[in-house]
Amino acid sequence: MTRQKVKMVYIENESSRKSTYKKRKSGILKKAYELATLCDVPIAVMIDSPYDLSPEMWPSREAVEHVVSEWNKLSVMEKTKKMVNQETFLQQRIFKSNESWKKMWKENKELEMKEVMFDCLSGKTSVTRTKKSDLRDFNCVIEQYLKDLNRRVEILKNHDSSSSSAADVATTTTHDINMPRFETGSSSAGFYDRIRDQIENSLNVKHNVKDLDLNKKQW
Amino acid sequence: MTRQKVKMVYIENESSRKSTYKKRKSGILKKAYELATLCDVPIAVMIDSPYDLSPEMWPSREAVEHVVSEWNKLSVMEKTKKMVNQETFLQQRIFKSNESWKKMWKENKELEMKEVMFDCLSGKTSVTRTKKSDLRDFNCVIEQYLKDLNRRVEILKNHDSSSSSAADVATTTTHDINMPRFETGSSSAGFYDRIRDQIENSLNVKHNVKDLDLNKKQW
DNA sequence: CGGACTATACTTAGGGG
DNA sequence: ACCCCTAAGTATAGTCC
Repeated sequence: MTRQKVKMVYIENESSRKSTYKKRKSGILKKAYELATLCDVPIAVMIDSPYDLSPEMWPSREAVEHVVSEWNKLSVMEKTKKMVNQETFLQQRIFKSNESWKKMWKENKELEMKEVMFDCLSGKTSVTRTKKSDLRDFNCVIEQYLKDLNRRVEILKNHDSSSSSAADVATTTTHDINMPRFETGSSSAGFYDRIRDQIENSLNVKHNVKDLDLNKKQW
Repeated sequence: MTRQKVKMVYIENESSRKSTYKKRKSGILKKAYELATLCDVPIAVMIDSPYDLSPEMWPSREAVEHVVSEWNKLSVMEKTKKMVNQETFLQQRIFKSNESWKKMWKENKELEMKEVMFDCLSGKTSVTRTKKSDLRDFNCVIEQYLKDLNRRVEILKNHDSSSSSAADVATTTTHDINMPRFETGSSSAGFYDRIRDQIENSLNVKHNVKDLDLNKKQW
């Protein structure tokens, strides 16, 4: 009857192992949430469990990847600093390579986002059917865009230009993320087509990683 | 006197926040260790704390990155499967881009490894001064290389070639990871030079990411 | 198998040195 | 600041349904 202290060894019994896994997983995630809340610290937990269908990521895929990429950047910087002359070129190569895949990742992210947005616009999917974690990013981008848009409206207002309709602003914004203005429900005639064109254009962005332009080095 | 139930809100008081952080961080890491031990589940925890000098990674940088990359792979696969015709090209673009940075990452890993090995050989650093986590990778590569080498020795033995010394085998192996055979202590005359050449050659490997060869698509 | 329960083990807030 | 202590609060092993 008395619960005994569990030994820290692999639990052979399958069912009790799974039960323990479930209980403790939720325990850890709760603790992680608490630490994050109490101390406002970015924390990420990944559990690549064979018991769940997909690996558990907390608080979200994006957060986890963000932390990893930040860490990576730091690591590379540290290494770069420690370098001595003879090793510089090799480290730089690694650094540049890292930089380029980081850029590539960012571009992917944008493409994914645009796809979701396009789906929402075309009615293929609905915002309510979008994953919560994606929505967060989505929202973030929208807000960034709107801020940009408002800034531009301000500028045009000051110039007192007569041809500065909201739609024109949207298509001429310097910000590279293009999407509809959700708050204007009336002036959306032909808007769908414009968005489509914008997305099409954005897809022509070059995706090749730049030639790293490194020559063979003398040792 | 009586300890009260803490509210789940940010702790304003700096010192108690830090104290709580330290206690709870160690608590989480312990829990993570226990879950990993009891259930043999790959789990990774990252805490990008402003209180510690560097972000906390558990159990190790490699493990964390491995879990992330595995997850990424899975995610892409799932998405690819779910795709409908109209979206295929975009998804494929993401997929290919993902693939190429994965490849790039692998290449970086190899370059880093070679650098460590070269430093060890040249006496600039010692194996004992290498991080434990790096050593694990290091060892893995060495074993792979030796296995490859032995395979090749077998082949040459069967052909009864008279000029097949161990060194020749080493320089002609088809495996792209080149390093000395650590178990032969005697025949290492001029070996350092050979390794140097090999490393130099290996550095000429093309590192540009292939053109993804995607054309603008009709919607 | 998956919840719900509960006694016990563990964690940790708060306080003192 | 740090470590240590202890009681209060929490997690969870074992059990039942």
